[in-house]
Amino acid sequence: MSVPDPSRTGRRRVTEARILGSARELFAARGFDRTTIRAVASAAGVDPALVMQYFGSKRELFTRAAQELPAPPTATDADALVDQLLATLTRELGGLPEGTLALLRSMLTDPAAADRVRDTLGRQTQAVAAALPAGPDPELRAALVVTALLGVTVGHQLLGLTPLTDAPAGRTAALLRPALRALARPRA
Amino acid sequence: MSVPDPSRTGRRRVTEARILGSARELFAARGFDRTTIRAVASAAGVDPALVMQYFGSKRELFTRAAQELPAPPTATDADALVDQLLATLTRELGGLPEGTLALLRSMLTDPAAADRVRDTLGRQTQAVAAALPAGPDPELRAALVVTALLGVTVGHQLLGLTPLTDAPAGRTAALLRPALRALARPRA
DNA sequence: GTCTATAACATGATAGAC
DNA sequence: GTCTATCATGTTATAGAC
Repeated sequence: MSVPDPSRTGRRRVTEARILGSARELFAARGFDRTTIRAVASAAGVDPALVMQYFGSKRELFTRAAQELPAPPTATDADALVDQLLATLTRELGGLPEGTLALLRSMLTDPAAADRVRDTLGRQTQAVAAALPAGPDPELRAALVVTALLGVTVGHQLLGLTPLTDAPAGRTAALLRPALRALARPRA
Repeated sequence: MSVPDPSRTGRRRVTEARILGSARELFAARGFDRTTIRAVASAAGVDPALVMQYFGSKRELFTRAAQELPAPPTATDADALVDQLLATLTRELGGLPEGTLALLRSMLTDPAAADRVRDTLGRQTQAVAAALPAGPDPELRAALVVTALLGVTVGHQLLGLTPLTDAPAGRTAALLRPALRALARPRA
């Protein structure tokens, strides 16, 4: 009794992971508000009360289901930075983790999600600004780089704009390269 | 009795406009799901039943409160196009109509809002593509222009990223100009 | 440990009094 | 025409049976 049963713990972990997976899917598809505990439980094939038992609250479930955006770039010169950003974008356009989609999906309507996204974008902006060659308004230029890429990602992954979804990710990245370079190294 | 009283019709129109204004504010701030008929009525200083009386349903109220994004550009050459897009952006960063904010705020979580935004962005993309100088993938390049600007607008107006909100709109537009030019006229 | 039953509440919408 | 009262529904969360 006092010794925990490994197989039971294992089962619990498996069930918890399955619930988390269903939660990620639904949060990614419908956002925080329109996703119900009932729907998550049903998708995971468990009782709604079990979801509460494991995660305590819908908010807690969302917090654990949501995943941050990719880590900020680490490059130190402009060209490497642009390459790194485009490599990240290419990966993102190939498919973002559902936990990340969940966070992005809710960022405009859920303040908690907005805070997390703001945080991550702020960090990304700082990292980009640090790698930018000398020039005016490094932080603003970095923020423009980050938000422009965010717009492309949102248009592709969340709005499903056909010109973007139809194009191969590599082509998109190639077309963006000179634009990002222009932001990274303004001639003034 | 059979003759409508002008002053009453006028009062009704005034009240309706006040309700619509409150609805725009709340939809813009919280999105469709988190805005309640009760909250709209309270903000407008009327009874919730009156809102239903005038607009029939919450969905109908939202439909009438939401306003499309600015009209697509009409320029026919690349430089004029970029100037026009940046002028529009500058105006947007100065402050978007609340009905438009309402639409954008809900575009990731409300399918009806998503449809309207997709529609408008699609039209914008077509218009930009038509004005683009000859080159490969005009539609894709146009979509990248449109989504990049959308990202900047969202980052500024809805997420409130400080590097963007702190910068004068003209500075932002100036930094974006070479980037948009690079998208408009790829060297390949 | 798991699930049934239900509490406690908020919402959109409606019916009917005044 | 306006508002009170209420309905029907759906939500998170909890208590307790098995």
